Amino acid sequence: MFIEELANYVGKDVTIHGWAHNKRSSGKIRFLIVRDGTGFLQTVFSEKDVSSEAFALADRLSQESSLEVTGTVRQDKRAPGGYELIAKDLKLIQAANDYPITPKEHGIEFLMEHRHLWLRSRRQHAILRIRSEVIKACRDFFDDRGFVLVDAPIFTPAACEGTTTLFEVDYFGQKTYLTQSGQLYNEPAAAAFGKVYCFGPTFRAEKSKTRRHLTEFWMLEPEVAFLDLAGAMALAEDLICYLIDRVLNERIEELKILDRDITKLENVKKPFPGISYDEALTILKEKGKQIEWGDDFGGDEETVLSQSFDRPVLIHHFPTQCKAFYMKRDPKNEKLALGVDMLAPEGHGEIIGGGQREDDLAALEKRIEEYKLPKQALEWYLDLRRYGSFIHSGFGLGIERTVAWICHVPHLRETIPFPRLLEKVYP
RNA sequence: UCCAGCGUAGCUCAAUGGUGGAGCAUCCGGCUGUUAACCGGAGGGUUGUAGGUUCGAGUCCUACCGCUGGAGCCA
Repeated sequence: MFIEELANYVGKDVTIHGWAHNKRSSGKIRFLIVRDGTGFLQTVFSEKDVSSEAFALADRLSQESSLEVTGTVRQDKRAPGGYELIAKDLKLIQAANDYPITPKEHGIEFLMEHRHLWLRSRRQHAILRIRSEVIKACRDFFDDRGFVLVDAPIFTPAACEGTTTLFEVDYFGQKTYLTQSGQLYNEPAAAAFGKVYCFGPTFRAEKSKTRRHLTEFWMLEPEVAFLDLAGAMALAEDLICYLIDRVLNERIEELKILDRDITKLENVKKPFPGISYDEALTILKEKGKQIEWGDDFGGDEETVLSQSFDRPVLIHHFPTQCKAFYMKRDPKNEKLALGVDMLAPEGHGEIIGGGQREDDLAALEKRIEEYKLPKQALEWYLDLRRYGSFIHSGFGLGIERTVAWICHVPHLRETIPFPRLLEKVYP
């Protein structure tokens, strides 16, 4: 029996297993707030209804002690949540001594050291339930559209994305790296199945010490055969609308706990504004940003751009030097890559990066040379351009950044159960 | 790696270079509907570490360690 089901049991006797969240007492009546992971329940102890042992225990129970409580469910306006339990019996399972996270405020350093316990708090609970819902919605979106889940490996043989820092792993004496992206493996999967996606953790050994970077984060990456850049942008737009719709329908309570301005999410409707890199530069210059053609956007520029629109904005046709070697060039302008980024509004920045892939063997070989990449390690990838090459596009959605935006929490560390940050791998 | 700020009770924070305090948590007591309940009482300190200046350092100086924010970096 879980607290979330209690509305169906008014007038009935139930037993709940959970943890002591808080207590209040007033002489002959005591209130114990019980938490069981599905909700919070006010249990009411009157001296006349319970044994003296249970009555004393209700007063003595320390925060987060595990317990079993039995009683009658009652609807009562005075109870938080509208329902309470008139207790008949209380059993202690294990007494918690000096639980570190008290009902008052704590600093971020202390909370991060106690992340394993911090997960029990209301706010973390709300964020991680939304994360769970977002991931489920991602899976549903693609499954319902006939995509096949084809997972990419975590160990990868070579640095496939140039200068980016990778985590090196000793693989029985051979150097391997933790994956930065399932992208390259998605392409053969798309050739095999037409519409595919992968979803898993990715790793970046960047020494980035900012609120929008994790060294380990989860990425959802669809890849579609015979889809061009415009098609990938439309797919990304549909996906985001679907995710927002799902969270608004299924996780409204959690959004309220987080004090999220719901109207900001309700704005997220098609069509999203789409601007070229050149148009983005114009906006940035109007807002006083000094940026040269060919520069990639930093955190500052992303913030300015994302605050210029009331819904996510798609930015496309980037200078080639901003994008990876496998991005297809614009046939009308060799200096541009057919890439697209989606920036979330309210200053949350990039949540999607993707585009159309280079499908011409000679062009790709030339690019590999220019980027000074190990060609031999990429021969398998080049095979896709030798055996029935095809136009194809895809993108990667960062789960944590998406959850941060939906919840409007400033730092990614709260959007993943156990964040891995620069020099922070405990607990 | 660089820049800035901060390290004081279990936690969050005070304390003009002159006897280190409060709230919460803990323990004891009170209160018959509490809403981060409230009221009374008690215990709790090598002020991050090591040096230095000074009659006197939590406070000023130096180094180191740790944390936080930012920059660079970054599909």
